[in-house]
Amino acid sequence: MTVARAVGVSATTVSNAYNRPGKLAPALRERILRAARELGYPGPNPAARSLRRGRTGSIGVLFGEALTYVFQDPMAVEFLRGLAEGTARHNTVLQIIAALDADGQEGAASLLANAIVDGLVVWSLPERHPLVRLARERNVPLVIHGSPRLNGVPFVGIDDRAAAQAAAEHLLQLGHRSLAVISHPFGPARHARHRDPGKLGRPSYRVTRERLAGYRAAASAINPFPAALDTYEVAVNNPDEGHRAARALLRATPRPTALLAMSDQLAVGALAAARELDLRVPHDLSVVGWDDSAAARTSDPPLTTVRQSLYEQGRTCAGLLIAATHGEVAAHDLLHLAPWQLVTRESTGSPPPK
Amino acid sequence: MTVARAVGVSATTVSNAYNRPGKLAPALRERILRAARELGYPGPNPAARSLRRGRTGSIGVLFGEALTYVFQDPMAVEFLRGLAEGTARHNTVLQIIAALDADGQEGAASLLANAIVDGLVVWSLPERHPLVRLARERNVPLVIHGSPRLNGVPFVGIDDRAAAQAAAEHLLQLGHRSLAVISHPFGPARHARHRDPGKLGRPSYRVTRERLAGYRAAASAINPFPAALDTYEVAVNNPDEGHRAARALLRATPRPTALLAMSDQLAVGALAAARELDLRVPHDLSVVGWDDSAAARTSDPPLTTVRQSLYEQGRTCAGLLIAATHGEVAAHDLLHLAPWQLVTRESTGSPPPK
DNA sequence: GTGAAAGCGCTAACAC
DNA sequence: GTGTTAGCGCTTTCAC
Repeated sequence: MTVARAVGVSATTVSNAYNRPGKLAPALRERILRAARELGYPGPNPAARSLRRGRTGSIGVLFGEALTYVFQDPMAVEFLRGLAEGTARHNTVLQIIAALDADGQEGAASLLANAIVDGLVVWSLPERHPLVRLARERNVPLVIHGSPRLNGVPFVGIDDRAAAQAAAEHLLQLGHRSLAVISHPFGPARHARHRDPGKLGRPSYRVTRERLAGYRAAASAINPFPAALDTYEVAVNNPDEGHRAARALLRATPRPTALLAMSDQLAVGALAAARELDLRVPHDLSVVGWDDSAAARTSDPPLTTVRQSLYEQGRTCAGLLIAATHGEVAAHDLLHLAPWQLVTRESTGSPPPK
Repeated sequence: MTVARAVGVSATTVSNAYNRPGKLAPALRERILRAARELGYPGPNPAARSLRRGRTGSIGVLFGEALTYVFQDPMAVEFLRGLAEGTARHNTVLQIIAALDADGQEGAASLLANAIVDGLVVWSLPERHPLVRLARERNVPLVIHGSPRLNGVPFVGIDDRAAAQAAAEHLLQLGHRSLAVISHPFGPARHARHRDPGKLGRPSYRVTRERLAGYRAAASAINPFPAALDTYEVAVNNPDEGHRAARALLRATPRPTALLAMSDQLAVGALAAARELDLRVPHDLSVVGWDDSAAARTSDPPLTTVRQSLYEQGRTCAGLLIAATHGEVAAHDLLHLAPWQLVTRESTGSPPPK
């Protein structure tokens, strides 16, 4: 170490100057730091330090899709905000790791294998997505948000099925008997389409699956039994897609009297479609959103929606993961179900008289 | 290396199995990889590899404020989106490094010093902010977005002064003679306040400073000279703050006939304030935004605004920085001024007759 | 196609 | 308080 030589001390002492100020005469420390500055020494090399210490002071968050999508989804951004807040609070840096493209393979494997992290947060991945295996093979602590649920791996999310059921029941209790669903993508392929209600198929995203199951559970508890839920699967979570979905669903006869959207973004698009079709909300059509984002409060009319805080869930993930990297994992951390709540506003009401 | 021993080869061969598949009999490679899997060997340790190679395959983006603010600012998110897209395209991971709190010191120093990165993108920092010094001391390539402008360090941004001047000139040409400004924070302290136009003070953020200068330049070229620009400095870049700012500014007598906001977010808030005060836009009041975000197109009325693409600027930063980490810096990369354009929509018009 | 040797830069034990 | 020694795990010559 050239700095050490310049001052005439050992490398240990230089190291101490940076890491254990107490173990050093203040004057000497000052002398070392000054010499370092003069020699252009930028301080201990982080990679070397990490190697030696076996700790990097950073965690990663893994996405199975291109970051372009991630940053365009307000809820993903909320989650990131919570994650970032949580990591910062623990003096940890956040790394963002993602598949380059939507199919979730390309490049992500090597990015993931090379990422210098103490642990990983996994953002909703399909059950047998290759990245799940790769993440586990990294042999670092994991926390999973939303999907999949893995044995022994801490999980953070909400009870999507119960929440979906509550949303649908709200509509059924208002008297609706013809509901349709604007659904998130079923899998990473992201292909917008009107799903044949007869053979819906099984979404590979657990969250989407659970929500559909919840909607269905509510419907099937009713007598007379409402028709199968007409479902439109969007490709992207934004108002435009919600608009398109609502237009498609509202073409059916009999026209659905209520729309269950899996996000406020989609619900806002549905409101726009209703306006376009001269349907008054909630008089002619009820719309339920999901998340209780800012949009739910400012839309016209304000949305009935399932409230959850992705921000809090992000913080929770960060806290859990960082604890795990310190070897602190309690059994009760394995399943963290965050609270949710059905918030009723003016976008839902009784169905129009027949 | 235990894997090497298990297969009966040298560490070199194992390394080759991972890094140079060609230099190896395929059968042997298979045998090695299988053994690795069985032994639970997670592949080459990234920290060790980075140390050895002198490359980490990751860059950092540095913020001078808490990430909670960053992720709540749509334009910062757009920038991140571009940055993420750009890094992913170059097989690089993005790290997010930030001061824990608004004063930009706490914790950020050690986070920054420890971050394992090949380079840093700096997001608008005041001229003599401590993080600027710390970033330079890291001795890795830097790219700066927005502020400050540093000798020999690549800079990405737009000509804020010219754009601001164009925005103000647009209003002046329409006949407005009483303009007021809803300004971004002057410095990292983030304290909302109505600034005394007589002694505005000098914003430490270059971008804010340049825009104010541009507004003023336009005003002072006019005869008769309009009054000093009444200015409200917001604490946070969101519609609520814009609303508050507009209310404060519109209390003045004579009431300004046009508002120059430094973001669409703020402008949208101003529109809400106008509605509240029963001022029709643009009949009674003109409003100009900045950025041409989605909000500018969907607001009522749609906003006249200064269009720029933070997404593109983010991509540019990523590309420039990654090139720099490969030692490729061309002189013409030192100053990258991105395009901007004044987009006129329905939020601006002639001032009301006296 | 494979191996031996060296060293990336650092810090934790331990001795003085 | 300070120094010596060892080794974190890897990859890269270079020789065979």
